[in-house]
Amino acid sequence: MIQRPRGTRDFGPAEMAKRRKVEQAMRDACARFGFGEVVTPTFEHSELFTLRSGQGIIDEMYVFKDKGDREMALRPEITAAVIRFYVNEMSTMPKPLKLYYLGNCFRYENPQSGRYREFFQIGAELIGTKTPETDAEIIALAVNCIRSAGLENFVVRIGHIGILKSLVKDQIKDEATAAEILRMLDKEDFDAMGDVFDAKALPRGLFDKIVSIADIKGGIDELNNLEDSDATRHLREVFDVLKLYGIEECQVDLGIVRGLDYYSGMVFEVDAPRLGAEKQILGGGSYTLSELFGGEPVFSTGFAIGIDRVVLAVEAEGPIKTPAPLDAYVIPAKDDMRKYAFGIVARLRSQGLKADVDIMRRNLSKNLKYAASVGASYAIIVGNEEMAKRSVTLRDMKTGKQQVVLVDEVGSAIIGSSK
RNA sequence: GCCGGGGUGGGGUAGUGGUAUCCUUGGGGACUGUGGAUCCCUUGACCCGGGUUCAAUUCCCGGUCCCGGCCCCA
Repeated sequence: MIQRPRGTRDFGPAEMAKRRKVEQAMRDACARFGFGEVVTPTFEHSELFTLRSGQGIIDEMYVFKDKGDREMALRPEITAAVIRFYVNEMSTMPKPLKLYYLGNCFRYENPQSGRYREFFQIGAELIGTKTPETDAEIIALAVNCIRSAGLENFVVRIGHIGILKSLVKDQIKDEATAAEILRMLDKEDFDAMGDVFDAKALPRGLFDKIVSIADIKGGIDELNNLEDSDATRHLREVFDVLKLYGIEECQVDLGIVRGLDYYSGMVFEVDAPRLGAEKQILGGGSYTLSELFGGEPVFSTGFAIGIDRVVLAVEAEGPIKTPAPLDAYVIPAKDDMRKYAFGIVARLRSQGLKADVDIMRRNLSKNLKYAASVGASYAIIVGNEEMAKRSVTLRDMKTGKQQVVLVDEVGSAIIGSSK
């Protein structure tokens, strides 16, 4: 027997119904915000991703040589591809350009709860603008996606990378040390950071200042403890617009750093506290990536949501309700009724109902059992007595109640009952 | 890459140094229109490799996969 590769999953019909419901809710949210869908290749030149994220990620990607000896990689994320697409073919489109995507991504990591080697992301990129309104729009969309997906318990943390980044870069001249300190900040590893300060004989006062800024978490008023700067003014405006959008559950968290260089402004993350170790369901921020891929510098803001984790988090709050897989299952009461059954199921299908019919020539009892076990809402029993009056028996599989209905009216009777 | 816990039919289980229990599910039949019942028949399993042994599903080692955690997290 051939096993499924480590860290991958098969999704059956019941699970896909739930996943599609969550996905569709988030797609609809993107459409409501005026974002258009794009699809990019599942694999790209691996350079696209190393340009974005550094050589180090090679170890965590599925990289391979194709038959033309080109080095390719299964995409570990989709933002880079969208920006490549933009630089290649969409750079003259009207701004702001609003794009969203949904697709599978691959990372060679050790699987654990909420972490797989093949996983699914939905994300959005808002290209060509850097106003606070832009950041607010992206955050509003992110929150809308998550709410639409049905998640109630989540925490939105918004920061501004410029505050700490400019402080660290201004005060620490050695670039490597500065980068190391930013990385430790992101992990909130202040002990290790203190060691670096001691080792490099950096001023203790700077350490205390960094720690106190990184520690700023809470309402927007927390910014009052800082001296005014472009970054704080920007954040305040973002929060103002979010409030106008009716989004008030966001917190300030200046400890978010998100290591990479091209993140320059607003950054944000969303956690679902119920998930435990892998609780971050979204990450995003504003960046200037286009230059990296040979385009003009363009400001962008975007985010990516981990769909698998959203599904896990929503289910942790309660079962995801999906419609019955089948509206009606048509059962001939006796063999000589079979020929009528197909015409009836065809009519139901043409009316847009999910309808099925016995094709295994089973008896009534077994067919009822089948209808129940596949989750049909109704069984339609086609028998001699009813057909003599151009009727069938409509059995509600949930209650067991039956009524005789004219063939011409079965479809509308079912449609009416589901309203 | 590392750590902990696991792998017996499709699912859930019992058990054992001499190849396996029960439930459920799947398929078929009886019951000749409601028995989503009941009865009968039937398909189907000890993760893989090596070692110890007369004999390994059982004991040992390695691998693999699953669950969770660390590292990492674009």
